[in-house]
Amino acid sequence: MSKGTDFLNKDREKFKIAVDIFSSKGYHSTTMDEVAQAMGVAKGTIYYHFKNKDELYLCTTQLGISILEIMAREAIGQHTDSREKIVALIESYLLFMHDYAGIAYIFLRELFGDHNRRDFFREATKSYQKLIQNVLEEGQRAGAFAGDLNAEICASSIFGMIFTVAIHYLQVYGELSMDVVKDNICKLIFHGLLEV
Amino acid sequence: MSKGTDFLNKDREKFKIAVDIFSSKGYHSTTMDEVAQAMGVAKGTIYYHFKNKDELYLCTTQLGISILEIMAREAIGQHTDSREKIVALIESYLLFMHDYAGIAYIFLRELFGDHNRRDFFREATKSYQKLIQNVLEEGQRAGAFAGDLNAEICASSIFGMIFTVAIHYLQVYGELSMDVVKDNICKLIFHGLLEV
Amino acid sequence: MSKGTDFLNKDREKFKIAVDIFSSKGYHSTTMDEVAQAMGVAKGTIYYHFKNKDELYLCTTQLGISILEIMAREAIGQHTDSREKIVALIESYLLFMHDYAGIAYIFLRELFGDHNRRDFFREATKSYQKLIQNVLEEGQRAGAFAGDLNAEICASSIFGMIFTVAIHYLQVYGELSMDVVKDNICKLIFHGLLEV
Amino acid sequence: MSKGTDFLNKDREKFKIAVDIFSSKGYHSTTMDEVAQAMGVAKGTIYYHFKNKDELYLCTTQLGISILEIMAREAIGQHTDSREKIVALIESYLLFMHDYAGIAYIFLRELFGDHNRRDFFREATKSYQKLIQNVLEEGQRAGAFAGDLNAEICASSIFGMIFTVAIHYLQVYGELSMDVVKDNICKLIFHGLLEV
DNA sequence: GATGAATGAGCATTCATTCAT
DNA sequence: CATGAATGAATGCTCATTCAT
Repeated sequence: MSKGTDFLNKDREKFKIAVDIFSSKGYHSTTMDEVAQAMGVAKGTIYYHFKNKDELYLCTTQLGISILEIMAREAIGQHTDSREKIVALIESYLLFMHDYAGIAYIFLRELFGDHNRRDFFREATKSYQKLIQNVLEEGQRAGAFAGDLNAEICASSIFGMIFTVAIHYLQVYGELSMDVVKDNICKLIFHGLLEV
Repeated sequence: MSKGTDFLNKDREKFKIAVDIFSSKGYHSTTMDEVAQAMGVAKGTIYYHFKNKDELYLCTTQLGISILEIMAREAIGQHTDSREKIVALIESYLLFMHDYAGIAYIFLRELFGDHNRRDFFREATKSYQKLIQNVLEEGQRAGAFAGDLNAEICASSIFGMIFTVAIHYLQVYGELSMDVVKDNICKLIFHGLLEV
Repeated sequence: MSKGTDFLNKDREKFKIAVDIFSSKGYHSTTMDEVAQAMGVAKGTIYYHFKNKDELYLCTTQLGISILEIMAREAIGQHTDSREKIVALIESYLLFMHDYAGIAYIFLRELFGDHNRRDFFREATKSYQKLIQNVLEEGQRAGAFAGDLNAEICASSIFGMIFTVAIHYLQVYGELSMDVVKDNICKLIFHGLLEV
Repeated sequence: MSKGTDFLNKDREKFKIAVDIFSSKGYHSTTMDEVAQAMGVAKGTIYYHFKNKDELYLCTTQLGISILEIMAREAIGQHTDSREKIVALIESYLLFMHDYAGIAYIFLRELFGDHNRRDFFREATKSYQKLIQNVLEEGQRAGAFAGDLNAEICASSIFGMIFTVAIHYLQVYGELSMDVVKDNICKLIFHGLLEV
C-alpha cells in the first residue's frame, strides 16, 4: 500500500472527490489543479502524497475496485448453492453500480481504454470474471448448470450484461431500480429467452 | 454529411488509419501530428477538411458506427423468424467486432466516457439496443420468447454481453473465434444456464 | 501603379469591400479567406492580382489616401485667401471622414502603428501636414496669421485636432454633424479659447 | 486589481518591458515567447499571472493609462485658475508623452483600432477628454473662456492636438522639446491663429 | 507536512502562400 | 484568368511537475 493509498484511505472524503472528478471528466480532462481545489489542498500537497497524476488516478481506482472485490467475495461467501451464488453476485454488482457508479464508469472506461493502463484493468476484470467462472464450473460439476456451456464465455457474458444493463438504466432513467433489473437478468440467465 | 465525412468516405485508407490511431491511443493521447503523418498529409490538410480534432474524431467514429448499423439492419432483413433474427444480429455484431475492432473499442470507451461526447454515443447505443428490443418484442408477441421478460433489459443485456465477450476474447486470445462464441451466446440466451 | 491597384481601381466595389474589412477588423485579424469570400472570388484570384497580403493592404490604403490628397488639393485650389484655404481644408478633411471613415481609421491606426508600415504612413501624414503648414506660412507672410507661431507645430495641431474630433463624434454620436464641428474648430483655431 | 496587474505593479521593470515590446511591435506581431524571453521568465510564468495574451496586453495598457490619469489629476489639482489648469494639463500630457511614449503609442493606436478592444480605450479617452471639458466649462462659467464654444468639441480638439504634435515631434526629431511645443500650443489654444 | 509560484515541453490551431488543373 | 485543395511554419495556450520557503 503506497503513501497515496494511505492518504485516500484515511480521508474518504478526498477519495470520493477524486472519484467524482475522474469519473465525470475522465483522466485527461481532469487537471491536478481541479483535484487540488476540489480537495481543498494545494497542488503541492497532492504531489507530496502521490508521485504523479497517474499514481493518484491508479490509487483512486484501485481503492474503488477493491471495494467491488470485497463486496463480490462477501456475496459468494454467504451461499453454498451455485445458483444462489450467481444471484448474490448479480446483486452485489448491481449494488456496487448503485453505490459507486463513478468507480464503475472509470472501471469500464479503462477496460476498453487505450494501451497505457489497460493491462491493469484487464487483470482486475479477469479476476472478477474468474470469480463468476469458478461458480459456473462448480455448478456444472454439481449438475446444476448445463455442462456443454463454455464457462469462460458465460462468465464474461454475465459480467458484461450486468454492467451494461446497469449503466443503461442509470443513463436512461437516472436511477437503478435494482429489483427489476435483478429479476430479469436472473430469468434470462437461468432460463433463457425461449418460451417453454 | 460534412466536408470531413466526405474526405474519409472517399479515402477509406485514411479512415482506417484514423480508426487505428484513435482506438489504440485514445482521443487525448493521439496528436494531430501523428494522424497527419500516418495519413501521409500535412497537418493543415486535416484542418482543411475538419474544423478541429473533435470533428475529425466524431466523423471517424460516426462513419464507423454507421457501418455497424448497416450490418445489423442487413442481418435482420434476411430473416423473418425472430429467433433467427437474434442469431443473425449476434453474428453481425461479432463480425463487426472481428472486422472493425478498433471502432468497437472506441464505441464502448465513449459509451462509458466522460460527459462531453457521451450523449452522441448514448443515442447510437440506444438505437442498436432498440433494434434488438424490437425483435424481442416481436418474438414475444409471436409466442416464441417468454412473455414475462422485460424486453428493454434483455436487449441491453444481449448488447452488452456480445461486446464484452468479443473484447474479452480479443484481449485474452488475440483473436475472435466467432463460431465458438456465437454458439455459446446463443445457448445461453435461448436456454439459459440451468440444466433441464 | 501595380497590377493590384489596377484591379481595385477598375472594380470600386471590391475596393470598398477591402476597406470595410480592413478598417473594421484590422490588418492582422483580417484573413485572406475573408477578403476573398467578401469579394466573391477565390483566394487564388487575389494572389493573382496581389503579390501578398501586404500588397493588397497597401494598395487598398494607398488608393484610399490618394482620395484624401485629391480632396485636400481641390479644396485649397478653390481659394486664394489663407484663412479661407484653412476653412476649406477643414471642410475637406471632415468630408473625407464622413465619406471614407474606414480609410481614415486605417490611416490613423497605421500612423501610430508598429514599425512595419509606419514609414509609409508617416510620409503621407507629413505631406498632409505640410499642406496645412504651407498655407499657414503663406498666411503669416501675408500678415493674416500671428507671425510668432511655429507653423509646423500649428499644422500638426490642426491636423490632429480635426481627425480626433471627427472620430470622437463618430464614436460618441454615431454620425458626424459637420457644420457644428467645423464652426467650433474654426472658432478655436482662429480666435482661441480666451474671451476677448 | 487582477493578479496580473499586481505582477506588473510589483515589478516595474517587467511592466516597462511589456510596454516596450507591445508599443514597438504591436499586439499581433508580439509573441508571448518574445515577451517571456524579454522579461527573463518562462512563458508559463506569464500564463500563471495572466489568463491570456489579451489580459497581459490590457493590464499593461491599463496600468500605463492610469499613470496618465494620475499625472493629469495632480496637474489640475495644483491650480485654481482655469487657464492655469489648462496649461498644467498640457504640460502633464507632454511630460507623459516624454516619459511614457510607448504607452501613448499603444493608447492612440487602440483608440483608432479595430472593434475588439476599442470600447475599453474609448472609455479611457472619454474620461480624459471629460477632464479637459470640465476645466473648459468651469472657465466659461467664470467668464475666462469664450462662452459660445462647444466645450466637448474643444476638449476633444485639445486632446487630439497635444498627442498628435507630440508624436509628430518624436517621429520627426526623435525627441520632444517640451517648452517649444507647450508654448506654441498654448498660444494657439488661447489666442488662435489670427493676428490681432 | 504543506504550499504555490515558476517552469517548459507538448499540442491544437491558424493562415498566408503555392500550384496543379 | 481563375480556382481551391494542400501546405507547414508560426504561435497561443495547457498542465503535469518541481522546489524553495
